[in-house]
Amino acid sequence: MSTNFQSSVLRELAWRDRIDATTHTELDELLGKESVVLYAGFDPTADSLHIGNLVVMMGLAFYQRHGHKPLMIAGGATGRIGDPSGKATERELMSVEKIEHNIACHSAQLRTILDRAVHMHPENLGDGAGEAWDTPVLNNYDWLRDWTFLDFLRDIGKHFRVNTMIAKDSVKNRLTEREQGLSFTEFSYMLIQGFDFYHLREHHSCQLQIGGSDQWGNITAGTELIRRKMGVPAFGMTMPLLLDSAGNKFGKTAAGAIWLDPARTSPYAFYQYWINRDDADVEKLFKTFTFLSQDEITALCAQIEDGSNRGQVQQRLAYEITWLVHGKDEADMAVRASRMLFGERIEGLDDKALASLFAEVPSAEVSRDALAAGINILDLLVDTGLQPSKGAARRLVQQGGGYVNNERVDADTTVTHDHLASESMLVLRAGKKKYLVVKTVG
RNA sequence: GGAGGGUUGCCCGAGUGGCUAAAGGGGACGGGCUGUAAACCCGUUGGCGUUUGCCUACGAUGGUUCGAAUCCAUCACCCUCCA
Repeated sequence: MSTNFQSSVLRELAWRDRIDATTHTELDELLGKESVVLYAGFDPTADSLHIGNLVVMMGLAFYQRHGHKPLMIAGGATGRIGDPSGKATERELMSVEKIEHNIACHSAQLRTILDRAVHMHPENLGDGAGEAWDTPVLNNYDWLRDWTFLDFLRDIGKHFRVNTMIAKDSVKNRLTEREQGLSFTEFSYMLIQGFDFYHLREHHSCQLQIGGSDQWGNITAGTELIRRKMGVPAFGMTMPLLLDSAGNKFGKTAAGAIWLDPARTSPYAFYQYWINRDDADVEKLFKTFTFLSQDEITALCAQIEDGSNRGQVQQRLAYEITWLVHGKDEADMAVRASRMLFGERIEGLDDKALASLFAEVPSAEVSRDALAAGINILDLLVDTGLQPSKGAARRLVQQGGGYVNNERVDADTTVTHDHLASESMLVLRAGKKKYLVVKTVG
């Protein structure tokens, strides 16, 4: 694949390593001379998108920052079937209500994030940017629901060759796995997705579909259908799926996926996820998820190389992405909470500030009277559930892992009202990262 | 149906009568170094009290013994070989 693209968007995506494959070389020419409508689809499998989806959203964002016009499809119809691509087993079918709910949630997320994306780092916007474009989110159920099975077979199905379909990786892999097989429903998935593209080509002048590299088969199904039925070109581009340096999929932790919905993954947890990325992955993440320029990214990564960064690079990464997904205010809050949660002495706060900074942290209650009388630190650690037994609590404190308001304490410490960090709360910490907010009540 | 081997703490695994709350390794946890990274170093790792102490624990139950993870019996489960 040539990297000497004439269109500014492909040049940018190329240096960011965001291009896995494109269907036709004429795409570059087209993107270079006009503003192109493009789309990507999102599966409504959950009521929130996660950072795996963010990879594709970034693709749309880069296009828009170069003056192209993204559409998004929330797969109300396709979600009912389930994409077999990259899936080892057949997906469970979801109820209509659940899908509708998920689409509504996705739609809001997609629009806010894409809107932020075009306003961040205006100095790095590409050619032709600036024209207002309020990204529509469409539901493919709207144009698929009225088809009858017979009409669909006659008008759409006849353009698909089974030989070709079987040859696609997403299908082939499942067919060779005799254990799993592939239902006809799933097999038909690419017809539906192909038809979506055709519909968008016809009604929205959409000429390009982008997606993860596992979407290649589905995307080409669409470009071929358009060619056959309309006799006009249509293009596809896939983006490499993100793997970390250990070869795992990005965005999964022991605790589960990293979601874009703050109710599922709080902005603080989201921010922390990025802070904790391995050095080896940082460059790739900057290229994929931020709008910083090539020079800025090179300079930041050079700091990791020469060790002069003092830990600032991951913080910058985390800040940029949190800003994009949750907004600047939430990103600033995450930075402040992180300072408090990583060592800075906790004092002089009011209840409200403390509660919001430690929103992530579990809490326990202690009676006002008991605190007035004084509670031994070991008992407090056990009573609040931060330590499982008194022996463990003693061990912890003796080893220097017990903290009140981020001040190390010894085993003789009696906790009283003097330890309150705000009107009614104080913060216990066990080891480096385990925090607990103690609230006084009664 | 016959012969033999096994079952130990979160996991693996040593231990064949007292010095065994049980070697060693992994994991986990705490500390140090550092950048909230990786690597590395030190420490901790049944419960309760902590200065010596008490309780509970080596598949289950019962027994021998001053004393058992270690010996005996029965039961349960696992493995190997022969039919």
